[in-house]
Amino acid sequence: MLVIDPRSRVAIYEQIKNQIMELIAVGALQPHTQLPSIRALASELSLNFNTVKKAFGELESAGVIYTLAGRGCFVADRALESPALREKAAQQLRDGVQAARAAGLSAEEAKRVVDEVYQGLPSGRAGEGDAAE
Amino acid sequence: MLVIDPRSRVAIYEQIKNQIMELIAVGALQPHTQLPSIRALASELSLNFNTVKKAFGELESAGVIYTLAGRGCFVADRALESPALREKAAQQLRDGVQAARAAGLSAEEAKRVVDEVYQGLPSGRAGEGDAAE
Amino acid sequence: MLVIDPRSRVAIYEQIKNQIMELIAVGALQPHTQLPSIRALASELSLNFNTVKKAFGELESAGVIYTLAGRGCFVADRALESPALREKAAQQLRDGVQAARAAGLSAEEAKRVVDEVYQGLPSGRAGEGDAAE
Amino acid sequence: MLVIDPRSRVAIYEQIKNQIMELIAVGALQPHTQLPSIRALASELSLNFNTVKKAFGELESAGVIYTLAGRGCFVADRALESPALREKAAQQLRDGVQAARAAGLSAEEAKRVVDEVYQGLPSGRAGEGDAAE
DNA sequence: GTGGTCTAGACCACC
DNA sequence: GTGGTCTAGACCACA
Repeated sequence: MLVIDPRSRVAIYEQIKNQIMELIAVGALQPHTQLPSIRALASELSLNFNTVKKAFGELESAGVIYTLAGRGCFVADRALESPALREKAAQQLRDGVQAARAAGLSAEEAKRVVDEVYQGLPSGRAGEGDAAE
Repeated sequence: MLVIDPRSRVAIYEQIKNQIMELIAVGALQPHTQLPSIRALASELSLNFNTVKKAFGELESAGVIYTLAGRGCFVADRALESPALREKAAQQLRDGVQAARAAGLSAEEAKRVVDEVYQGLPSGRAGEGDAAE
Repeated sequence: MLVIDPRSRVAIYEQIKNQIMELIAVGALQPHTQLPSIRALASELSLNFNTVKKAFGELESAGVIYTLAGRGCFVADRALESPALREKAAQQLRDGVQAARAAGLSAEEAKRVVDEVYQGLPSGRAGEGDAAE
Repeated sequence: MLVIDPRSRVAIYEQIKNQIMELIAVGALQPHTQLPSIRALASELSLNFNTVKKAFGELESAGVIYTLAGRGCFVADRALESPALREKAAQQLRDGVQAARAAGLSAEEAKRVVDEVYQGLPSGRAGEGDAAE
């Protein structure tokens, strides 16, 4: 279901958060759909329960998913409408654009990257950043 | 000379690196220009010496600047032409675009952000992200 | 008869307990009145049998209701007079007031909330708390 | 600095959150005051690092505190002004009042409890709830 | 020194 | 079965 890169600079729980939000954004996960159980996902991805739990916990406090005690986690109704959520993502975008600009990339090159990402697979990985420093 | 935001989630030494590279990218710092000394910069920005030292160290190993022992640091000749440098920045851009897409922003909105950043001041801060984890 | 909110952070069996006690407190359920059967209630509320069973079990051991084997459950005589019961509720009240105070609400605001709840419908839900952890 | 009750039904990390918010609410912790380090607090309270970390993490995402990488955690500027924060606390208050009403307490008794709590010590414990069930 | 992440494994409550 | 909490201990990045 998800693809995580343990070597990425992006924390694993962030990768999970991002990819689930992305699946919701592209419509692959509809509101009230039940998500895989934390334990099942942890086992499938060879991760610890707590790592997945942290991702789900943050998704819940962001209002993206909701929990039914003893039953599981489900996609929320208006999962991605939180302005805080969008503003946070926009800020990360700005950070990325700043970095690109600092490295001498032109605005056109940056926009080409935007297109590439948006035309990528819906389940494309959120963070493959490998330090090349 | 530089503006750093201690509350940003972007590490301070990264902010320094980014802003110096940006000044080079826009031509404000020409090749062979001498940079302020680490101590001077640390004092001016109220930062720890080691923080600035780390930023300069990474700029040097990336080939962006060079050091003349006992004389100081200078902008390198073809400072931003390293492919590794550009690829690293491009990766960070991709991460940012992925996050934006995950949060439901459209490609058009993302490109608008690109334009906003590129039209901003050359010394614009690299990250004003308020912790909203 | 009862209204339960599966999304509340208050456990479902607690919601059942609270609402039955509330119906008793306001006189809607008189002593020796027969309660609906566990199976009927579970089916009506689309809940698991065990969930309702747990609520009734705790009400019985708290002395609020009594069971006649093979006949059903009935409201006890002095259903809500147990000091343990009242002390437990008072403690939950204190916890709630503490939380309100911690969040900066004034005593006047807290009392206004008290009035609002007591003027609400007798069958008002016990917890509509949306998970916002 | 804080008093936690490991036997309370209220999670330890919630007790930490509540008490820190309370200290802020009563003015004992002013904006930009540095909080004790996570490790120091954990050691002082004989708790695990992760337990305290979780409390601080949630306080940060609620905007109550902010973190300076490598330096520590500080009280935020407008720490308790978040409407979400207040609404969450109000909801917990409502839950408590509902429970009190369900147990047959009168509105006057409930208000007396409110007064008792607000007149308590500023550092009063947020949750001493011991199941008396 | 600080905070941040991850693993491993335990125990609890709820459905 | 589900999620929720806590402990213990490791490793990393940053200042």
